[in-house]
Amino acid sequence: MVQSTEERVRSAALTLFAERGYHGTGIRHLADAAGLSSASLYHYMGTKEELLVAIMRSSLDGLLEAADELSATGDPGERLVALVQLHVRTHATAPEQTRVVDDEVNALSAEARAEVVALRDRYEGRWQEVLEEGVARGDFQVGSVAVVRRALLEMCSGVARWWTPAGELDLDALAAEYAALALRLVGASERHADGR
Amino acid sequence: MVQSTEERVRSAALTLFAERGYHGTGIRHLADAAGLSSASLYHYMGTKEELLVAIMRSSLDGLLEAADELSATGDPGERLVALVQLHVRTHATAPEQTRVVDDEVNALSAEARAEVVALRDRYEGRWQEVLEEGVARGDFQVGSVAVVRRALLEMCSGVARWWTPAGELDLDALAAEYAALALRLVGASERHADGR
Amino acid sequence: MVQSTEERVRSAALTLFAERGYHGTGIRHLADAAGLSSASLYHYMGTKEELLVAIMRSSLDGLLEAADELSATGDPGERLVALVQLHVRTHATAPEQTRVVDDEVNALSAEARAEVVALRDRYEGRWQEVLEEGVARGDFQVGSVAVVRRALLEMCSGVARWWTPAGELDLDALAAEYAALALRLVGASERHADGR
Amino acid sequence: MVQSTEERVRSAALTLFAERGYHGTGIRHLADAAGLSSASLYHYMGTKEELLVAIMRSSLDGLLEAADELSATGDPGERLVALVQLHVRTHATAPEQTRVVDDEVNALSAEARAEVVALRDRYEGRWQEVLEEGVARGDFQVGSVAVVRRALLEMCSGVARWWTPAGELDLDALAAEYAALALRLVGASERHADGR
DNA sequence: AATGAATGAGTTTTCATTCAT
DNA sequence: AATGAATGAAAACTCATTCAT
Repeated sequence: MVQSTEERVRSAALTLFAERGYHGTGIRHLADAAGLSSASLYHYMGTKEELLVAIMRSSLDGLLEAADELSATGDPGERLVALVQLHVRTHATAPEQTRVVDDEVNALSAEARAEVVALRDRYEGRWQEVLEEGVARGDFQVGSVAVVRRALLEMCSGVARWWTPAGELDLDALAAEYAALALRLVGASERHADGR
Repeated sequence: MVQSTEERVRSAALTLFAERGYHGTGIRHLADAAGLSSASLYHYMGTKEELLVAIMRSSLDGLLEAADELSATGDPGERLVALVQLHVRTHATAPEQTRVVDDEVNALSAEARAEVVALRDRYEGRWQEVLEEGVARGDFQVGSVAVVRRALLEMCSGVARWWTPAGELDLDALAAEYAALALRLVGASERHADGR
Repeated sequence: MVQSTEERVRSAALTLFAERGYHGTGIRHLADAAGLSSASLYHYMGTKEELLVAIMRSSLDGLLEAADELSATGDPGERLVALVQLHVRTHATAPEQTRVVDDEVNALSAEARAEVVALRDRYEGRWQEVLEEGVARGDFQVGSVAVVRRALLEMCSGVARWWTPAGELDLDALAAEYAALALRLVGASERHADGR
Repeated sequence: MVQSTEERVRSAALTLFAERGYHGTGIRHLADAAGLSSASLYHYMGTKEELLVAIMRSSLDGLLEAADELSATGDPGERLVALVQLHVRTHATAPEQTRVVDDEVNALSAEARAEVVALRDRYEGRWQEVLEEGVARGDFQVGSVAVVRRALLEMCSGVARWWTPAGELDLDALAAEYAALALRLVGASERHADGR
């Protein structure tokens, strides 16, 4: 796979931000990892913060777009399963992106944070909608939709911190397992858990 | 409440590390927040990292001690509920400590990290034991104990990121809700969910 | 004489380390003397200690190389005279280098010190060899070779602390005088003292 | 031997200044070595520099007083031997004092340096006198009295850098050896070398 | 006599960034 | 496209010293 210099910078930043955090990563780290001088780096990026924002934006954009496709069809149970599987697969296969998004929001300045948080809120809104519809139709039984939404998302995001392809579960098994857990959490029968 | 200078330093560090991250918090930030000059700060602490370790250690020690008391009595369902409530209450009422423990482990040097991770692993071991026993007795039905343990812990830790006493649920309701969710996750009946 | 920035840094360090000692010379001193900001200094050097080591290494390397050439030919008396003249001329004309080498070894960290001391020991080994051979051949009469070696070296190194071209003796006279003193010290006749 | 606190401070300073240099020794080092807090230290000393000056002064005073006694009697050869033996014995048995005097003069401020250098010059003046008298009487044959004086002093001071009681020569042998070397240096017969 | 507390100024080194080439 | 050179500001931490108790 050929990679442009800009992509090399982006992916170096991704890895380093995920490993050491935004504040723990220096411009010279980035330059070294990208095989450039620190001055050259600035040909391919704006400020360090803009680089972070770009990473977060593209990660959230991708998730949001995929979520929009999924949310179009099916009953709430099917759509919840699809959302969970999307989320879990994404966090399992792109753990660096998702960890950066999840962990470095506080490193952003106010304006940048507002933008990123807005994206994240839109994405979480999809989950909220599915849950509300499931509850409204009597498919789900939950105490508080907002609480369950948060519990679900935290639970699923966690896979970015531990899953590896070399482990006990392969990607499909992981996704199926989490879909089943999600259905239990919302008090639905498990008939949807064989998704994807 | 009278507070010694040392306590002021500790609590300033706690707040700042939680808000801005370890690497995002400078010695001057700490000094300002503690009402000291940066030189005076060093009367009350060793290095910045030692301060972080001290915070993490005391947080994990407290959790571990409490978990050890709980793990002594009851059937797996009761003990799981107790663990969940302990964890959720702790994360709800001391979100700064728990967020620092959860988020800043990577900021530690190798030796310090080893110590903190060992404590964390002992604590998570308590969860693992309860889950294994519940599965062995047929009280719980789960696909993978390790996966469910992680899912549970991530889910419960998440409350440190959003719960406030001013919100929809008070502390007792929050704890009860999460206990119920946990029992669902492990495939147990909900008869234990009225704990504490 | 055109001088690169790196050379300016090196020579500023040389002068300051010789005048005020390594620990007595701050990075700001160096920067001021080199006409740079303290941040810019780090374009041209590694750490302050590496700068010191580089100075010491190049000084000792030069001396050692010259000593190796001299040690090849002649009887012990001639070779001793040559060594003394080399040493005295070097210490007279490059007093800063030699004083830094002589005075700042203790400022080095363990590893750096080991390297520098090894070089110095090799150089002093050349003196030891000449003295031993002179004693073996009956050309020199000394109580203890090791003591005389030290006495000789200290005596000769001293010129770096007082000789100036404006003084009583010019360089040739200085070298001749010390050669004569050295021959007296080792109990040789003075027939070699007209060297160089 | 009972030691007052002030003496403990003085001797801790002596050891540390000799080992690490004046600029390389911090007040807290001193306090630790003296078994006091850094604040308490200031009960027993003025500034750090005054402590250094006191050490230098007492060392030089002692040497000067002893030299004055010796210079009173005997012919130049005898007096030179006596001076050499005094100097060598002092440098061998009190290497810390003498090294501090020899190495840390540059660490002093202008006024303090003037005082210490004046003492040192008076002491070296005794050597100069003996040498001049020896030359005048035809007992010594030297090219330049000033050069020989410096060579002699450097040579003899060197013992503070290497002699240990556990080594090849005991103190008397060392003194005798250096007396012999000195007589050779000044071109005298060796009949005086059996002194003390 | 002794020391905790305190600090302004200092230490060495790194930061993110700019700019002329 | 690429980078050496450059820097003001900041990093974590230590300095020698004072002072109230």
